[in-house]
Amino acid sequence: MRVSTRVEYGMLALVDIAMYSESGSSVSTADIAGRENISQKYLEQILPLLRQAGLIKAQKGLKGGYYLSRSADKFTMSDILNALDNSILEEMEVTGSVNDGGLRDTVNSCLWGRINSELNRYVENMSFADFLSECRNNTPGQWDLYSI
Amino acid sequence: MRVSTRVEYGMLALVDIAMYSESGSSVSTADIAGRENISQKYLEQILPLLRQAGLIKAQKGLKGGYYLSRSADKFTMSDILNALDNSILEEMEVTGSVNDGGLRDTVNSCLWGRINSELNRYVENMSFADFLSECRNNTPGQWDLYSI
DNA sequence: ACTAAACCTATTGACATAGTAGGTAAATAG
DNA sequence: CTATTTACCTACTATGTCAATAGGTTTAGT
Repeated sequence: MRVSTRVEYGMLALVDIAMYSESGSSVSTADIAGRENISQKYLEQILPLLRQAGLIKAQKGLKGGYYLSRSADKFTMSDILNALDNSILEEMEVTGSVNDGGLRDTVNSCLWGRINSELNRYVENMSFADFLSECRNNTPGQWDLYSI
Repeated sequence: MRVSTRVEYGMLALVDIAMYSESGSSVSTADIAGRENISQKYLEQILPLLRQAGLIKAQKGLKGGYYLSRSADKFTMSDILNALDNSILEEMEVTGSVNDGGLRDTVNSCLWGRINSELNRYVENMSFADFLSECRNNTPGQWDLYSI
């Protein structure tokens, strides 16, 4: 399954922010770009998507940066993905003859509709905090310094 | 979730072939294009993908067309999707620093790897026959004429 | 021989992606 | 007050994929 770098980097940056922002502090795009080896300029286009969705907040100026706008158990993976790509979780738009009750509608709802439902159920039921825990469990040792 | 028309039409055409090819007969691209309201020329590019994957066979010349190369319970939805789009079921390719054990690898495997695994499990465990049955169950009445 | 079918290749317009680049606004340190 | 550092905004570009359209070739049946 192909995922755009915009979504990949956005998710990665959010995890980075969660890990490296102590209480009260923030994380700059330069920090993230350096740690995760991403173009800083590109990140500067991606992070506003998460801010506009209300998931992170920004602090301008010296010592500024980004931090989570609320605790990680207060939003879901679905929230994040929707912020980064408004089509990734959307139901397939029906091309051509819409809802004529023909084969096309049947196939689309039975296959793509079903897959889409399962995917949505999965990401809606997983909070960002759940995800961070799972990451931590899968790579023990790496996360020991951080409280998440 | 966005799905290309190539995959959508290919799947639809295969269902059409399964429904409308009686034993021994075949279904032409003109038939499918007319019934499903798809460009015939475009279909002519898509169906060879299914043929090359061994799912259908083609008969050239007058009264020619396509038919299933084996019964619908002998191949899976995964086979079909792979034939139509070799990246749709593939694991995300890691961009940039590969497998460095950093955050990127962890996030990718915990989220995209997981989603990809679930998707693959779903389509590998569903035979084409299973899918046809499900379509039939979801739209009773429409399929009564056909033996599938 | 004629016709109808699959098959093959090239071309095109539209769109999204993955950045790069340059400048603006705001906040802080000195 | 000024300089610096940060987020923010907009424009541009190169690349690739999609979704066809088009035209010609091969094969097989009548």
